[in-house]
Amino acid sequence: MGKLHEPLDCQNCGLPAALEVMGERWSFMILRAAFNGLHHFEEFLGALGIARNILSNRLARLVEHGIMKREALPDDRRKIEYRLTEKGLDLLPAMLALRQWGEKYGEGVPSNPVLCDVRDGLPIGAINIRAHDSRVLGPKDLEWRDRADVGAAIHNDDDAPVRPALNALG
Amino acid sequence: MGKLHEPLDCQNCGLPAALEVMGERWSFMILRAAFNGLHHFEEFLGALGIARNILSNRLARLVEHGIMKREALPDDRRKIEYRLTEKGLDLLPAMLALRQWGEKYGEGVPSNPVLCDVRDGLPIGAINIRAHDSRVLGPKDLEWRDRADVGAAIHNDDDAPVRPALNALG
DNA sequence: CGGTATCCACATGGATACTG
DNA sequence: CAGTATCCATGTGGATACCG
Repeated sequence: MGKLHEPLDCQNCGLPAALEVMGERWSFMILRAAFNGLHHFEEFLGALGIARNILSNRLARLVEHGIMKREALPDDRRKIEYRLTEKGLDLLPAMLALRQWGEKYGEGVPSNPVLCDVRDGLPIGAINIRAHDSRVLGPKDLEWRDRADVGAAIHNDDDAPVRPALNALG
Repeated sequence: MGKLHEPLDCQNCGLPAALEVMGERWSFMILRAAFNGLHHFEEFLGALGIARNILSNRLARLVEHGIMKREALPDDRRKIEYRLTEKGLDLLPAMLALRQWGEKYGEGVPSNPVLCDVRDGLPIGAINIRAHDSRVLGPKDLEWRDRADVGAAIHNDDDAPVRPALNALG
């Protein structure tokens, strides 16, 4: 299995770490298919229209990173099932956020199927940024703060040294 | 500008549409840098350690897709500013969800800076999947349903987000 | 069924030099 | 400062053939 690229700098952000694994379009597509209930090599092959070698490579990669697990079925050893691990399932919010964005700006692509709440059968809401108390936050409600200052703020909330070093959201 | 690949099938899902634009690691990294307040070519160049031609290509791509806009500064025509459009800002939830996932599983990468609520200076909460009434939903609370079966239900959200809501998304 | 093994075209991406 | 223009090594990805 070939190396994809030089590792990104993962020093001070989790995004590069995530992209080390998912930073490639087929990985996302395979994940999406898995979320929709596909489990077998040939199912992915047919559904995605991906080349065999690439699919093989990406599945191995996902398994290697603990996002999917490989299991031989008891009745037929040749039949292999790929299933999402908990680590893989944890990617669902990110996938949905991307999907919703794509749907919003992709000129009316009506995504199907739709993810729903089993309790009432209604579609899930938009993936939003929220405060610790669940208030929905928009760009104007947000600022970047140094981790050190945030720690101080947690210990002493009423007069925290607000020093927004970087602010792109204004 | 070279073509990246054959277009994905965007028929019934917004994810491929999103990946058509963002499905490549450098695009995400550039966006992240933009969210952190970088605006100029050389800033991106230095911060990301990307090759000039690739950066040029990706910036053009992002501008082309309306995610960033290019503006010459009035005082010096040679100075160019890249700024996120609203379409670009709307990618923030997806970026943060990916970042949080990376941080959770990336072996203790303490992301910095931290995105905070301006109102109390505290870090934002985890990006979650929620029902239309804001209840947090886990994997067991979710099911895929055909769009046709869901279509009938138009509900009155008591906790409707302030921002333009994406509704009925899977 | 679930892969490997090849071959080939082309895109990515780094480095460097050059330009307005 | 913000690119463009090359060159070049490697990775991506499709197609096909083959294997246990």
